[in-house]
Amino acid sequence: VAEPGVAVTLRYVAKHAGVSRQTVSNVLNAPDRVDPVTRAKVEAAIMALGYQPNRTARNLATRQAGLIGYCLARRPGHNPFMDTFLHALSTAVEVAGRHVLLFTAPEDLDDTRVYADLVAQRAVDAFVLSDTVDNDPRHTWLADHEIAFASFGRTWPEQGEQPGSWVDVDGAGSCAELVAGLHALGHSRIAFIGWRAHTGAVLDRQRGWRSECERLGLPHGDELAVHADSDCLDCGASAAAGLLDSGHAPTAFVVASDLLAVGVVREVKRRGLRLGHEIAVTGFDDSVLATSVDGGLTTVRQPIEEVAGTLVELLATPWEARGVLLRGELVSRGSAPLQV
Amino acid sequence: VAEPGVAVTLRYVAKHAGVSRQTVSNVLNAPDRVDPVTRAKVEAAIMALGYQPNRTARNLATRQAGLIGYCLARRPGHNPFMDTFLHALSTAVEVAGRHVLLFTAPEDLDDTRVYADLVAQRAVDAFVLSDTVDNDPRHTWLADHEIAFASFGRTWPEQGEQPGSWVDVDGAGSCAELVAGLHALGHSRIAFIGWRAHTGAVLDRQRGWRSECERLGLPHGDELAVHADSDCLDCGASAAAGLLDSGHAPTAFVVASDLLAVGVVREVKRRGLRLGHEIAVTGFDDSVLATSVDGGLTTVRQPIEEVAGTLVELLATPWEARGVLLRGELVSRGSAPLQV
DNA sequence: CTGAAAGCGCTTACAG
DNA sequence: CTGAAAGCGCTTACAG
Repeated sequence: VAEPGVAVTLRYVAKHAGVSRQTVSNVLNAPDRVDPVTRAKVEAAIMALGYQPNRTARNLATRQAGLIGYCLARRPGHNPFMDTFLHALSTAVEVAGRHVLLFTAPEDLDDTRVYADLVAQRAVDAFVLSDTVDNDPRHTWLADHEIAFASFGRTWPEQGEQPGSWVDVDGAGSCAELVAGLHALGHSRIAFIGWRAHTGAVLDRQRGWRSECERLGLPHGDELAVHADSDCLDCGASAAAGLLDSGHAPTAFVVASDLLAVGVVREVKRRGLRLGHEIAVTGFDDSVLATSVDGGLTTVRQPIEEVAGTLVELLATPWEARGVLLRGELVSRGSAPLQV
Repeated sequence: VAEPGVAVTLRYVAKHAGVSRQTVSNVLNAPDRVDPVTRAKVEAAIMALGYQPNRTARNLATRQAGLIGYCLARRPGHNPFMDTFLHALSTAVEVAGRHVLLFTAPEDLDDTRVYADLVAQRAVDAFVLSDTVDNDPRHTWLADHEIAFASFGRTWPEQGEQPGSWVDVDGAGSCAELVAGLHALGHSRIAFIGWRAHTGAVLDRQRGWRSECERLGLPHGDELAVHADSDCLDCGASAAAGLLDSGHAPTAFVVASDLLAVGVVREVKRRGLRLGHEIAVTGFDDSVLATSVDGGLTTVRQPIEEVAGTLVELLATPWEARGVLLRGELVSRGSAPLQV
C-alpha cells in the first residue's frame, strides 16, 4: 500500500523492502542473481506497492525507445485493411514488450525527412513500413543509413535487390490459383483487370494470371489485360465494359482489387448477365466490399496477422536483411464459386 | 559536421560552440534569456551538427512521456473511418509536439487494466478514447483516477453526467435534417432502421428522426422504427423487407449506418423499386460503401478531422471536463437526392 | 547573460 | 549475493 501522493519509484520500493535500489533492479532484470529469500521479500514489496518501472527512465538507461515507428499513409481510407493491420501489428509489437508510435508525413516535406527526425531524436528503435510504392525512396534511405526497419510489401526495384527486410503476399501465386479455379469451372477466356498505380504489385498479380493462362493453354494476350486509370469503382465498371464490348469478350475476370471488382460486378449486372453463372468475377483483399456484393465476391484474403507477426520477427534481427513471401487465402463466394 | 560514430548530444554541441551545456539547453528552451550573439553561435553549431535533443532524456527531465495513448478497438474493420480518424488524430497530436502511442486490450483482461499499466509506467501523458460503448467503464475509471483523457463519443450514462471531456457528432440533429430533406422531396412515410448495439448513439439518431417527424406531422410510431440484430448488410435487407411487407410500408428509410443502408438498397432493388424515385434511402458515415451503391448513397459525413482537432484541444486543459457537439455533414447522392 | 549543481528514475558493470 | 558508483542525456532553479 503506497502512501498517497508519493510516487512509487525504485528507491521507494527499496526502502520498503529494506534493500538497496540495485537489488530491486536486479530482481526485475536479473532475478537469477539474487538470493531467493531477498527476491521474495522484494517481490512482495513490488506487489504491495503496485510498482512498475518508469518506462522513460528505463529507456534512457538502456538507450532504447521501446517504440516502433509506423507512418500512416497520406491518403487514409484507401487501404481496406489498415485497421486490421494496425491491430495485428500493435499486438505483435506488444508481445515483444514494445509499442507502436504513429506518425504522419506532411505533404510538403520530403518523405524521408520525418523518418530522419525521429531517428535523430531517438524517438523510435525501428520502423515498420507499409503502403509501399515502386522504388520506394524510404527503403533505400533507411537501408543506406543502417536504420532498422521491416516492410510490408516489396518496392520492386528496377535494379539490384530489395533493400532491407520485407514480407509480402504472393500476388502472382494467388492469381494463378484463381485462374486455375476459374478454368476448372469451365471458363476459357479469363481477363485480367488492374490499375496503373502500385505497378509492381499489380504487375505481379498480372504475371500470375498470365503464366497460369499460358500453362493451361488459355489466351493471355494484352487484349485480355486492362489497366484502369485508378483503383475506383467506376474505373472497374468501364474497364469491364470495354472488355465485354470487344471482339474477344471474356467470361471471367480476375480483378486486382475488391473495389475494381465491385465495379466490374455492377457492369455485369447492368447487362443482365448472371453473376457466378455465365460470368465470374474475383477481387483481391477480402475487404468489407466483398460482402456487399449480392451473393458475395470471391476474393483473396491477405494473411494480415501473419504479416504483422513476421514483421516483428524480422525486426528482431535487424542486421540481416531477409524476405518472406506469404500465401494469400482464396475466399470463394457467389461471384465465382470455386472448388476449394 | 559531426564526427562519425560520435553521438551528437548537448555536451557535444556545447563543446563545439564553446559554451556550457546549460546554455545550449537555454537556446532550445528559453531563447529569450540568452544573448543574441551567443544564441547565434549556438544555433550555428546546432545546425552544423544537425543536433536534435534526445526525446527520452528530455522526457525524463520534464517528467512527460510526450505520448498520447490510443487503444485500438477489439474488432478491427468495423469502424469505417478508423483509418481516417487515426490519421487526423496523429496529425493533430503532432502539431502539439507529441505522438500517438497505440495499444490493444487483450480479450481476457479487464479493459481498464491495460490503461492502468500504461499510467503506472508513465508511458503516456493522456488517453484518447473512441469506439465508445454505453456506460463505458473506461471513462468512469479514468475520471475517478484523475487521468487525463478525451473521448470521441458519449457513453450515455444512465445517471449523472458524462465523465470527462468528450466530442461527438450530433446524430439526432443530422437525422432530423435527413427527415426534413426527405419530406421536402415528397415523402410522408419515413422509417428508421437502427441496430441494437451502440444503443446510445443509435437511439440518439432515432430521437432526431422521431422529433422531426413529429414536428412535420408525419407518422413516427414504433411500427416505423426497426432495430436490426446487428450492424450488417443482411440485417439491413431483412429489416427493410419487414417494413415493406407491413401494412404501413414506408417510401423512405433513414438508416443508422451505411452498411445497413446498403442492405436496404439491395432489398429495394430486388423488389424492382426505383431507388431515389419511388424509394429513398439514407445511410450514416459516408464510408466507402456509400459510393459502391449505383448512383451513390445519401449519407452523413462525420467531420473526423474536426473531431480529432477538438480531442487534442480538450487534452490541453485536462483539469476541466468539457463536451463538444459537432454537426454532421449531409452528403446527397442518388439514393435520396436531397436539396442541400 | 552564463555556468556549476542537482536531479529526473532507471541500469549496468564492478567491488566487496 | 549485495550495494556503492557512475552514467544514460536532458532540464530547471539558482548562484555568480
